[in-house]
Amino acid sequence: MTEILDATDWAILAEVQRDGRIPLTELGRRVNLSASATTERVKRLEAAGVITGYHAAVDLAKVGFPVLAVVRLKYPGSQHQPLHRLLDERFEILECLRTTGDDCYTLKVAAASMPHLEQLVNELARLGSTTTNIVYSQTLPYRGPREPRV
Amino acid sequence: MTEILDATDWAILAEVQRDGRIPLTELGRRVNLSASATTERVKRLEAAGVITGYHAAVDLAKVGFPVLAVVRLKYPGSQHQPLHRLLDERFEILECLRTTGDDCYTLKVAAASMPHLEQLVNELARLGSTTTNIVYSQTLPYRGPREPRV
DNA sequence: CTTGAAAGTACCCTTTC
DNA sequence: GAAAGGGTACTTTCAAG
Repeated sequence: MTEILDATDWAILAEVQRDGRIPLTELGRRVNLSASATTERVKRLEAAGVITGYHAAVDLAKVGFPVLAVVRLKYPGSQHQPLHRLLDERFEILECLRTTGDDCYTLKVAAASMPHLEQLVNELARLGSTTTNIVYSQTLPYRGPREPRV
Repeated sequence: MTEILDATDWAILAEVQRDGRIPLTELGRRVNLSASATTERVKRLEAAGVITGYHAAVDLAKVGFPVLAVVRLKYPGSQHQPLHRLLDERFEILECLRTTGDDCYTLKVAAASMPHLEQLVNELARLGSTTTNIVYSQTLPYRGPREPRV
């Protein structure tokens, strides 16, 4: 399951997580490799499923979703279909983690306004009991895994 | 604060969120625009801060962090420096949201093992009382904001 | 892993509607 | 103001060593 990564692989991962559009030539320069060797490594990481994709990050407030909330959902029984249907329909739900504990699901929800959030929470509340916390601020910039200190 | 986006802008955002490395020529084809017009739009979205960056997504388990947890931190008083120091040091903390409610912070933490997670939670517990939930699974693929139905 | 050549892509500038 | 077309530099890709 776990891939074996050397220091160069980790350096590549750090760079592409920081800038997903970095040219392979520039990436090679930064990790002290030729362009083609860099390409081969990146392709290997992609093929192995270490790199699962490249995504643009979008400012939620700037595109009309200034309200971000964490909603925890306590889900009675094991009827997961209604939730999955909701996830397919409501793209305001950005993330859904199934967790241990009383609250089976932790969701991250983006809304255009408080009434909009209220409506979303209402829909979720049909499935189970919800706990909602509005997000003041995201205190970290985008961040992914790093090489552990060995 | 909010930018005015037309349907083409939203189509561009959808594509670059799905594939952050899509060539501008191919992107133009998909949104029915010439390469240069596409470039101009993308540049505008970047300059306006709508697109905040491009990032590779990395499979946590594949790089040695098979344990993901949501830790909620109840933080007494307003001493935020100790937490920020911890965020600077511990890159296992992938995300940190400051929220309303009893638990001031909601963190997403990646760990190499349960003992590793325990150690991380111990460090957090020095700052305040913590509630930890292990993540079974991420039930959604990567997802960003979409054009609202008008 | 490196080098070197060919194809494709991005960028800048001018023209057009 | 926004989009299309053309020329140049850069990047990607694939061959061979």
